[in-house]
Amino acid sequence: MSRYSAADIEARWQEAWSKAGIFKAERDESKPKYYVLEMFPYPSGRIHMGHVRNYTMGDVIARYKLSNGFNVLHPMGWDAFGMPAENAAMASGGHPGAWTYQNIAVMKDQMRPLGLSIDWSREFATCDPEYYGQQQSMFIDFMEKGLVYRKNAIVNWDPVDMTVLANEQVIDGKGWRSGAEVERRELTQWFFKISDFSEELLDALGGLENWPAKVRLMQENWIGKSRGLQFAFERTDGGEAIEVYTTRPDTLMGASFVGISPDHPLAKELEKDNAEMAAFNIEARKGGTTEEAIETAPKLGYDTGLKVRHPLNPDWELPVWIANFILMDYGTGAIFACPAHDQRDLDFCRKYDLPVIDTFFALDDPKPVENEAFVPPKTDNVKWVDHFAGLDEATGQEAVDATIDFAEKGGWGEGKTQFRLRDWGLSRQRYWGCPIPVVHCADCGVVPEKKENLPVQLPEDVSFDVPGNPLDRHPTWRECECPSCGGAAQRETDTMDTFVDSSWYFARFTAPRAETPTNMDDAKYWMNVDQYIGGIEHAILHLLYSRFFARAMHICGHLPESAKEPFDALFTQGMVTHAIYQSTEMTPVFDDDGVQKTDAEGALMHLSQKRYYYPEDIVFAQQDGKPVAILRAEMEADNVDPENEQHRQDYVHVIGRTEIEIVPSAKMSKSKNNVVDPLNIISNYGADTARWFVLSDSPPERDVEWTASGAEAAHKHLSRVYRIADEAVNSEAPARAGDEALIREMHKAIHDVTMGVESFGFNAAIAKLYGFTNTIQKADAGAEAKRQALKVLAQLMSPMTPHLSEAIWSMLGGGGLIATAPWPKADDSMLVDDTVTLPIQINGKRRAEISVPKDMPKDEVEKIALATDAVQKALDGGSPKKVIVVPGRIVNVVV
RNA sequence: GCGGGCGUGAUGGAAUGGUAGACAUAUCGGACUUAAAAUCCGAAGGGGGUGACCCCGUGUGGGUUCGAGUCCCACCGCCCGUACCA
Repeated sequence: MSRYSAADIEARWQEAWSKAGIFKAERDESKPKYYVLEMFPYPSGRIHMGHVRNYTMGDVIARYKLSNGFNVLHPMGWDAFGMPAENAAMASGGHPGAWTYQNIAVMKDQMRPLGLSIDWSREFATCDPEYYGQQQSMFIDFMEKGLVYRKNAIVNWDPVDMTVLANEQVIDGKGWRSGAEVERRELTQWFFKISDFSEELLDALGGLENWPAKVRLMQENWIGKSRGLQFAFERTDGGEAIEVYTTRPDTLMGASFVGISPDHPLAKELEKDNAEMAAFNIEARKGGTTEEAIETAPKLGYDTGLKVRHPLNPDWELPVWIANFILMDYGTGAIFACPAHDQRDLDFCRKYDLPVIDTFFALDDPKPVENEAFVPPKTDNVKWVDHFAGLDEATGQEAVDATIDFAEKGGWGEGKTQFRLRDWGLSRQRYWGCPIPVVHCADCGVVPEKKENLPVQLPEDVSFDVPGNPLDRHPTWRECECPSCGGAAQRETDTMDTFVDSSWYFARFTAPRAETPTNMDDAKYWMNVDQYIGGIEHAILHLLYSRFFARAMHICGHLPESAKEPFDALFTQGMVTHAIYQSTEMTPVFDDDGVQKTDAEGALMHLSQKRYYYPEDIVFAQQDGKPVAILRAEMEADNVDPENEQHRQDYVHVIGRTEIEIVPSAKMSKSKNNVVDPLNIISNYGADTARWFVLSDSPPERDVEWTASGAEAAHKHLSRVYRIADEAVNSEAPARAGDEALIREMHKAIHDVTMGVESFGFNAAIAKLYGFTNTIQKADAGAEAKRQALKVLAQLMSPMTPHLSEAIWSMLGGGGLIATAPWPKADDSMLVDDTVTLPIQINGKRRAEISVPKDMPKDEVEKIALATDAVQKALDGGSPKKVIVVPGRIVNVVV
């Protein structure tokens, strides 16, 4: 007899795996390969339960495939460049590199005890010069193939700190440190020509059958292919006509005004001679650059005084307005507004008292437009009548297409396919990133660095005491020789977007030490990633950029044609959340003389501030059937025992001092004190418990709420499995009648769990494993049958709880490692029972059930069903209107 | 604002359009124990009835279907993304 000791078991088997070297991936053309990859972590400092969940899922797949005879590649690395390292350097004076590598060391130590089947020999960090040097080499290849160019683009500019801000650093339109209102400013930046691939990236989505449909749909909408009309409005003053693009040319007769972006060349031209307009444009350019900020900002407009002629009626003049919601990046940066059929246009017209022309759609009950635009619902068949394009009747896209045709025939417009997808701006005005390997020469212009001079390495001696890019103010780093003419020149000081680093790391894992970005033989063998796993938050940018990069790498000879879509299957997992315990404190606000301030109404002023409490500082009681949280320290101060339930219960009613609000299911965040450290769980219960729990409680694509009781329960269950196995080892119970039933259940478990693992139904698979464990425990079966069932149980559990499974396998005399033992196969003939129970419905409501042989013909089933008391009673002597028999499923009698 | 997703007992959740609530947690009852822990057995969506049973029930309101948690439409709430967070 022995007890389940996770610590001993886990140490022992991790060593056994390490000795056997079973996770080291070597190219072996004789075996089928399987490449499983979890999105690599940013080394933020410590791992959290979200990491544990992500890597456990990947590990389940990796171990399952290993058991199925695949040559598995399961690597791990670090997405190591990024802003947090610079922020840490700013806050505490260290170097971003030192901070980053320190975090990597800590996090690796934290990951080791989880027993993941990772090939650590392939590890790298994207901030290793060996990695980013290869990235620079590829950047130069991309330049040669015309996949990179420079143009002006808009950034967030903090006018006080005189620095570029990331979107994250703009809070309510203000700089996060200076508090100054952020402006939009133009800067020359580097771009990848991802837009050249718009059509291809869109079309290829159809082939990604093993991607979630929602991700494909999101990418489709993001790429945003539309067919619309481009045409010009002639200006009455004879100036350059204004080109507009519209996806709704059919609404042209409802046009109210022409709008241009504050960044439109015309707006910039006009503001030179008009101080008022210039002031408006400055106001309109304020705020962050995000689409969200622009779209939700209050709509502002300015009448330029210019007029344009309607293309179909030269006597119809429309005013030209500048409007802050028009994006220069989409279409031509100019639109025409049709308030009758667009809510935003209508709101704008009402605000500025612009004309609104009523609906042109054929409605049963046409009404003048008030304050609600008529946007035809998707399903209704709302039609145009007497449309200007000559249509008697047309709906939706028909009307758009007919209008484009009409415009082209009339020679005043042109049908144009437009993509929403913009080129990928990769320049960052920051230090901790991959330097862009180009040189600015007064004579030769912008020249790529020579490949033999790569990597262009970041200087170590930098300071972060003032805002801005330290590379810009470094005394010597910029100075270099022009690779073309050999004269004195200056390095580019912009670094690359960290999305570049993560757009090809999966390819680098196939040959992490190669002297070139990839090695073709390795890439051909290991690519594609067979299963990619990561958060849904990467559904668009990271995945789209990677798809682009794989194509660009193929063009440059770094990946085979077959790897153009690098991820065969994708799974997007949810977050791990935890409740937040908070109280709100009102602190008085004092003036300089120490007197509490009052507001306009004379009330004393307070500042409300949230305080967050650690879970271990909280105990729970029930009040009105709801859980209430009490501070442990307060109870102790009042000499009440927080561990005694009755005391807790009484304490709520008697005192209740600090009111603690429980916010369930919040994203784990350091600042809110609700981060659960996986190491605590591992030291209390072991890695297998942590792994089992993160998989068991929620479907993997959904968020999972971390609860202490859940972890406790998982540990209890694993102890029970161990105990049952331990008891079976020396049992001499003879064969019994229940043996066959147990073996049948075993085959069902094999089938169900295998299906569960294959389809990422880990929580359902675990529910089956609970059920199978219960079955074994209660089975009236002999020792041999039980041992056979337990060995299969251990195998089925082994992807989730690999250490415990090895221990049980070895106790029960399974040879070798369970990790490499072949996965059990279900015998199909054992999966179906001979008789089935069929529910009988009357008018769709369950009223009875019958038990019949599984292959009984339909008409016989019907006869038996009709003979049941419930049906006879419902028929009341009559005959049924209809009887539906679904074999093996259900019988429904309609009376 | 726009794009995508989710919503089921006290709780996490299960359910190829076919018996809603599997499995688990918390709870309650019982066994074992001097006692507790551990372990084992059992109850349990809500309401009604002595009972066989009956009514209601998957965010809200409609619809399709013999049959809807599942499909369609509208609404409400929450989450993700929105191109410089990673």
